[in-house]
Amino acid sequence: MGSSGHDHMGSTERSCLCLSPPYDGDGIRWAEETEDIKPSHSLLGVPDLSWPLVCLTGNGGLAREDLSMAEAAALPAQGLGSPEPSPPILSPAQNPPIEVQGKAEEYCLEQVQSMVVGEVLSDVNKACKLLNIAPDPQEWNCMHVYKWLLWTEHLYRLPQISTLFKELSGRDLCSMTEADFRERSSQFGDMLYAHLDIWRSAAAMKDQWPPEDFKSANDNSWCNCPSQPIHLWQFLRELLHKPHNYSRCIRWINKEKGIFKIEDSAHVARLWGIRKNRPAMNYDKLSRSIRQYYKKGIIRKPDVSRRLVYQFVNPI
DNA sequence: AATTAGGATTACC
DNA sequence: GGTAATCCTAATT
Repeated sequence: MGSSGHDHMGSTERSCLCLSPPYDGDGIRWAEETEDIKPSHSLLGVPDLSWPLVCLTGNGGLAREDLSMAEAAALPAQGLGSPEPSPPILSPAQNPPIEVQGKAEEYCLEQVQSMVVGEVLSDVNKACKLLNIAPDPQEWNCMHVYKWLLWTEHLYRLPQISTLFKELSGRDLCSMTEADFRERSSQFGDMLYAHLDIWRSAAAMKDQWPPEDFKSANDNSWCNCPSQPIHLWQFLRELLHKPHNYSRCIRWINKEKGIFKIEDSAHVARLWGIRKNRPAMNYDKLSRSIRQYYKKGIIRKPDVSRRLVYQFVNPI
């Protein structure tokens, strides 16, 4: 029948939702760093630790936005108080076609969050080694707290704030409210509190980071660009490795055997379309691609075939 | 209705 | 030439 005009949606020129390479070079800077923050001292005779996130904007004005940004990014995986963290997830609901843009942004946001969290954790880690203190503030004694305060002073180029928090253990520090902090330093208490918050979040997340898919070979999750074009099976693995974000649309049935179920086919297809910059992607087409894997021995239907359930032939 | 299966064609690296 | 994207028909759930 009339299959004349293949929709061709100008596909040669695909826009790239790319954040460009992660960090080295010039990645993302939320806080526009002024010239150069060269430690004048001392406590840490170490050349340059870069704290790209938690930097101040110049002129002594504290970039509170930056803090809350880092904080927000550090929190979702394991908020402080929240026992059941509800992920900032895409609603598994319907799929209005024009929504793709927004989904792309959300998807991007998730990538950015991962990156930010990774960066924050890495920075906290460096500082721990540098100061020889535990990552978890709860474990600090007074000397540790003091070191941390000096470090934070240095970091944010604060005036002698450490004197205002003398003789406190880590436990004391953690039991203090933001108001308590402000009481000690009306000017910087809130940001110190926020910074401590980041550390606590980082400590809480430490054991579950990095997720397996973070540094693995197939990971080009920082960038939607088809640098090395990602394969569908890799993409599915990627989603499966982030249950926190995607278990509502795809999840393991039996991880050991590599059996997984697509819970929301439209949603997964949309994500795939976003990744590949194919706005017209749908489950019909995605599943066709999965079926191509049958012959190649990458994915198959499990022994007892069920709707929307597939199995990696080589589970890892 | 949605999913499954697989052939055919086209597009893109 | 390999991997998807697209399109399609037919069967199954």
